[in-house]
Amino acid sequence: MQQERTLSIPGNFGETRRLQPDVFARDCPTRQLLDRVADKWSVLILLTLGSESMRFNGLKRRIQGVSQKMLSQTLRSLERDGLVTRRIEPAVPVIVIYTITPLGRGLLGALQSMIDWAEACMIEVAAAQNDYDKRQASV
Amino acid sequence: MQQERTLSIPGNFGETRRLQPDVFARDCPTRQLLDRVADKWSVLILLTLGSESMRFNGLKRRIQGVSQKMLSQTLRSLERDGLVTRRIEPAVPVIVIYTITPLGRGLLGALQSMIDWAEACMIEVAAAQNDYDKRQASV
DNA sequence: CAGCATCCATGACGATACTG
DNA sequence: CAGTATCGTCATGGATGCTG
Repeated sequence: MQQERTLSIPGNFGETRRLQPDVFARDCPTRQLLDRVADKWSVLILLTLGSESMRFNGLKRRIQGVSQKMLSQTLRSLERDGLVTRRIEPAVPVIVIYTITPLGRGLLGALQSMIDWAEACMIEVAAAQNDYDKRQASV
Repeated sequence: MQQERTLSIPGNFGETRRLQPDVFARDCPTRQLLDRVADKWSVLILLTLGSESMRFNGLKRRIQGVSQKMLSQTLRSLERDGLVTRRIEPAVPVIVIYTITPLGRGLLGALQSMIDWAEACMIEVAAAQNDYDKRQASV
């Protein structure tokens, strides 16, 4: 069964408006969603959890350079958006395991493509930057 | 001919190190690249230019809510990275046309997938947020 | 181990005004 | 039209110290 891609939103007078999702529209919820998902730490976290569930410090080790503040902050956002679940195992000390949800898994392909592109093109991009900077310097 | 995906970087003693690109490494250039590309305005600009070249104010109209500051700033970054070109046609007033490069075009698939996912899943995500907020309120 | 609370600096970003 | 320049605000994000 194909789900209709519209969103019901209560209007000013209680009626429901049917909204076509459009990320180019200023107030479309997809805009906020894009802002969340198009984020360095979100991308790296989701990709990591895509290959295996992991504990907090595991993620911290894997994603080099992330502070625990950004890590816990981003994890909470992802949990709130339903892309990641947080499971607590009663132990001393406590064990917390983060797992990607099926919803989050649906995003994985796109994210991996982005990374693949970045890893494949970084040399060309670096060259382009060099060119650009040289041209600017000569002006 | 398959290009090797390594990057030559001058080391401390003048030798060249062969680096495997790894976005999880703190200092890999792909990390900066990811930060650029995983950006709301970059995504929207590239997608727009993916379907047609466009002038500054055309972009501004299409991408609702972008300020001219962020637009020109992001365009300059994208130009520097070699993902977009800027062509000036001598006229009065001047005409400036932005076009996506083949390099940038290679990223389009991934970005479109991201948007498709966002538009498809925004309802589920909104529901998840609701759930989460309710659970938080009851604690 | 898995965080939260706090402080603080830098930078992101929008609004506004101005230019060729 | 296609921007640049400047200002003020708010958020981002690292560093540090503390908790159960």
